[in-house]
Amino acid sequence: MDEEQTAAISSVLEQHEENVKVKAEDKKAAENGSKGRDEEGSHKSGPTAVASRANATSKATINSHKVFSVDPSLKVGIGIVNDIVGPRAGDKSQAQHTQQPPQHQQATTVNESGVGVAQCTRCKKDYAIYNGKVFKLCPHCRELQRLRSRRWQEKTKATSGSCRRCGTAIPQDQSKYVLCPPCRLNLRNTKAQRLEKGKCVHCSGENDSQTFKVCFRCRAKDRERRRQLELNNQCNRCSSKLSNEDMGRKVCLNCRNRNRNKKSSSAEKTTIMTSSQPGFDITNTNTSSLTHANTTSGTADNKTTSLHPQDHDIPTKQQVELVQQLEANMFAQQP
DNA sequence: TTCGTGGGTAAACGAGGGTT
DNA sequence: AACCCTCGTTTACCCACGAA
Repeated sequence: MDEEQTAAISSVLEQHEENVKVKAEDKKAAENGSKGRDEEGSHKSGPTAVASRANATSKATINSHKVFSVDPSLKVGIGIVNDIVGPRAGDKSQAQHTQQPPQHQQATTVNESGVGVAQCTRCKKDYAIYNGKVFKLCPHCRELQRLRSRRWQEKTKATSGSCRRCGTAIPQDQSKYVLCPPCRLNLRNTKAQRLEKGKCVHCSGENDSQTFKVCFRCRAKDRERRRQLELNNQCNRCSSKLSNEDMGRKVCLNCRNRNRNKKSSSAEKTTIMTSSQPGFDITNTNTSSLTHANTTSGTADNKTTSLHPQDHDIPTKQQVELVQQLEANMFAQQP
């Protein structure tokens, strides 16, 4: 840290301390006013408490929601998914989002040049901000958190057949994915929601384009990625090394052939698709009615958030049947 | 063949609540 | 107080597809 930064930090530190004082006073006032959610949840019977102890004794008492089977080694007791039958038990996320104090209420002071001080929400210590990016945790706590996340994710990864996000068992017929169908669906929905909000479906930032769903920056990045592949003599599709016969081309023989095969079989595919029954193959099925945990579109109009054109044609009653069918077919894995 | 797009994945962030 | 476990969410990147 150079002297300039030190000076800048010390100047904002004073301001920051004032902010902390004000915040503390506000908090006091709020506590006096109403004893809010802390008291509400103090008996630890809320959904959060249920989830955190899911692997303990109370696992049977999770309402009447569908419970996924979860690999015991992961000790993830609950895999209830909002998209199918309601909110995930212990789904804190929605609460988090509604209860989280807005960013500006955090005891944070940052000047125009992006230098400042903030208070770590975990260890409560003040930490320096250098580049304007404000985190809730100090670097130390973030590092610890990162390591924990890594451990957790590696553990999930090591457990074959379990979803890498939620730990629930992945149905046999979905074994080519590392995420369970609801989690994948959830991600699709996230993107659909971004689209709805006029945001870039890739980075969720502001979409500066009226024409495209992806912002200029993301498109430029993708262009650059392909350009780099070309410069490295790699196929700009599969990124494999271009052979001598492929020299001068951007796409390898394999990918070119695949393209040809696709075209020749496309007609056949269309017939299969139209004759297939909905509900049995989740990859080709309307699953937009099944939004994953904490997916706000679960309550919103799913038709508007769906990215799949065929999703629009399935009526509500059929959606309900679909859900039941999926539940029965895909997730009934309890021994 | 190009390039926008949909969708999958890894890594990181953040929070609640438990344990040491 | 410090650290850990767990899990939902966000961000960034990559790959494959398909329209033009």
